[in-house]
Amino acid sequence: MRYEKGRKDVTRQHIVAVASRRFREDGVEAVGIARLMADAGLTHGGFYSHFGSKEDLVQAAVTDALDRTQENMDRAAQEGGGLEAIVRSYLRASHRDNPGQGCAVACLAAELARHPLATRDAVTERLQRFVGLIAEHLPAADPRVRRDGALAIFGLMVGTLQLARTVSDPVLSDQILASGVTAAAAIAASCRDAA
Amino acid sequence: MRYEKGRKDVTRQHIVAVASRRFREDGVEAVGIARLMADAGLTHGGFYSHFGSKEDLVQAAVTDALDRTQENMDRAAQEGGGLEAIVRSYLRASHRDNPGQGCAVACLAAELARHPLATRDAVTERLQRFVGLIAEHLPAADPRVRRDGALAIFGLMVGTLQLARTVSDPVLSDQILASGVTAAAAIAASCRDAA
DNA sequence: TGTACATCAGTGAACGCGCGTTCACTGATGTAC
DNA sequence: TGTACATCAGTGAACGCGCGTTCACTGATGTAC
Repeated sequence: MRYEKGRKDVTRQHIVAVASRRFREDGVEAVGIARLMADAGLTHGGFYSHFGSKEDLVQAAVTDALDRTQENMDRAAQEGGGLEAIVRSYLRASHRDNPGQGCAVACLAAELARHPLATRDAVTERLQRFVGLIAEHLPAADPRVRRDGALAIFGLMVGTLQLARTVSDPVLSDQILASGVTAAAAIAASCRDAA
Repeated sequence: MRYEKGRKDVTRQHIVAVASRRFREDGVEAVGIARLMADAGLTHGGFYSHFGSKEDLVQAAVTDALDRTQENMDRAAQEGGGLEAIVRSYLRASHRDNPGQGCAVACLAAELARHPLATRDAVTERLQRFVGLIAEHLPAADPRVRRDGALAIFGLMVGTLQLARTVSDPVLSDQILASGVTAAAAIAASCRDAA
């Protein structure tokens, strides 16, 4: 069956979207091509007319996920509330409970650290943007102070979200999220003092 | 060949030690039983006379790794330097570059979040001990303030170590580690102020 | 306008391989006589 | 002290299965005549 022009791009985007969710939910390694294509309503044979390898898809899916996460951060920041809004929207129970729609760094950082350089380069580039966005909302004149604060705050966000997901006690999990919000504010305040 | 008494326990401990390293280096999912047993100098057939399943080994190996990490933290704290020594020894380049000997939470948190409750319970218990140890070194009278600060500091440690491992730029990686040390001190200071 | 054909996105069988797990077996050594 | 046997940690072949990847094929539709 010959399809209308542009159809292939639509299919490709659909595969990326499905992969992006499944990778975040179950980890890259746990998601197989055949099952993934079935989830996308396709058969696995066509996969290699869209992507050169599974790693190509990983890169596309992770990049896509990170770009969407950045949009969410931007939105949170622009709707007012500045840094606190960014941190609160990241360290929300709904983000913890829905990894498939959330930040790919929190879901996949440790796994991606073992992936090829090209994939890690793409992640690094997006991470730099996250950090730049956070740095904009820090109260320090010196851009290096802001940048250091932003690196730490993003590390704090990623780490506390992961701990909140790992821990088996739901009360403790909520406490972890809350502690991250408070601590991010403390780091931000220390940037002001360093100025 | 009948072996001397206690030999089986020695073998079991050896398998746990090898698994503990390999899981942290490559992730639980990426490590197969056959290859693992070969690494331990054995054949895969004997595995199930030591463990009921791969998950049993995961639990034993992760627990073992976390207990050793706690010993390292205790040592760092007791050799003087308090909180800063704990954080500095965690956010060291050598820790970043040798995940196989390092903190299993930083290597495996996201993956363990998808494991059965029994495994997550064991991780949660150890995490509570880490947090307790950090809390001891925070300058606040209120134990709840110390605990919240310790949760955030541990989240910060885990998150920044992971980011430092994921990022493809070594200069940025070093900056991330350094930012974590500074930020941990800021969180600690904010605990004092909250008192 | 109607027909023949080229296109190519998607299909599904097949490849070698490693996975977790099972199980009948081996054979060195401790124990019983 | 010397011999026969029971023990059991470790062996290695085999199980069904899903992995990533390849490839000859299908068949609906856009295009050429």
